[in-house]
Amino acid sequence: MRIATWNVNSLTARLPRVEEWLAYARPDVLCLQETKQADAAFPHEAFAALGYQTAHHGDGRWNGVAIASRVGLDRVAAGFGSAEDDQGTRLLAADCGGVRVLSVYVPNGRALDSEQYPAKLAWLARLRRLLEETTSPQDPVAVCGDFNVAPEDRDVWDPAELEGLTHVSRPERDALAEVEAWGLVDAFRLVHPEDRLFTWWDYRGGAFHRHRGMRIDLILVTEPLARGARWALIDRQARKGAKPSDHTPVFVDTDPV
DNA sequence: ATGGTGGCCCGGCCA
Repeated sequence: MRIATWNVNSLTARLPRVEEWLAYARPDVLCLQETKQADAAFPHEAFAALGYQTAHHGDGRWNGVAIASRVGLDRVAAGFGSAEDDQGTRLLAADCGGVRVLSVYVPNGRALDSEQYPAKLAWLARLRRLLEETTSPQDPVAVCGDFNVAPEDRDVWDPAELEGLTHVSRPERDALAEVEAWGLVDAFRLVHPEDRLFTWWDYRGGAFHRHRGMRIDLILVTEPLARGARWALIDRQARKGAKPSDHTPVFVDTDPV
C-alpha cells in the first residue's frame, strides 16, 4: 500500500500537476493540504476519472485538506468534532484499505512572538488528544501532512541560519514529539537516515536550486505500518517544471503487519 | 533597492 502526502498550495492552481503525479506515482492513498477550496469547488470528478474516491474539508480561501483513495474511503470525519474546536479546516480522517488515515495541515505559527505560535503548539496537543480519543497505536494509523515543523537539524539546510525562527524551535519539536509519543514513528526515516532531504523549498531566491529547504511534510505511522515499511521517497520531480507547489510529495510503501 | 515568489483575488494577507 502506497501512502502519500502533498501540500499542493491551491488545488485549483495545481490540479494538472496532481493529475500528472497520480498517473505515474499511483499512490493508493494521497493526503492533500492547502487545497484553498470550498467543499463545493472540490474536483471530485477529476479524481474519480483516475480511479480515486475523495473527501474534502475546506471553507474556501485558506487551508483545506483532502484524502484521495483507490482502496476505499469510509468513516470520513472532518475536523476535531466541534465547531469551536475546528477553526481552519485543517484535519480530515478516513478509513482507507484497513488503515485509519489522517490528513493534517498544522498551523504555520508565523514567528516565535506571534499569537499564532502558541496556537500551533495547542493544535498539535489537540491532535494528540484526538488520536487518544478516536483510535489506538495498536491499529494501523497513518497521520500524514504538512506539520510545519522540521523534526531535527538534519531536516533543514542550515540549522545556524534558522536559529530563532519558527519550524525548528524546541517547543515546536517537543510538541511534535508528544504527538509521536502516542505511538507513531516517522516512516520516511525508517528507510532514509540521510541528512538534508527536503519536502519544501521557498519560492523565493532560487531556494530549490540552491537546495535550501526543509523536511516538514511527514507520514507518521503506528507500529503495524512501521513494521511493514519497505520503501519511501520524496519525489523532487514534482517540484520542478511549470507551476509547481512549493512542497513536493512524499510517500511510503507499507502494509499492516 | 528594507526587496525576494506565488497563491488567494485586486489591496493586502498568508505562507
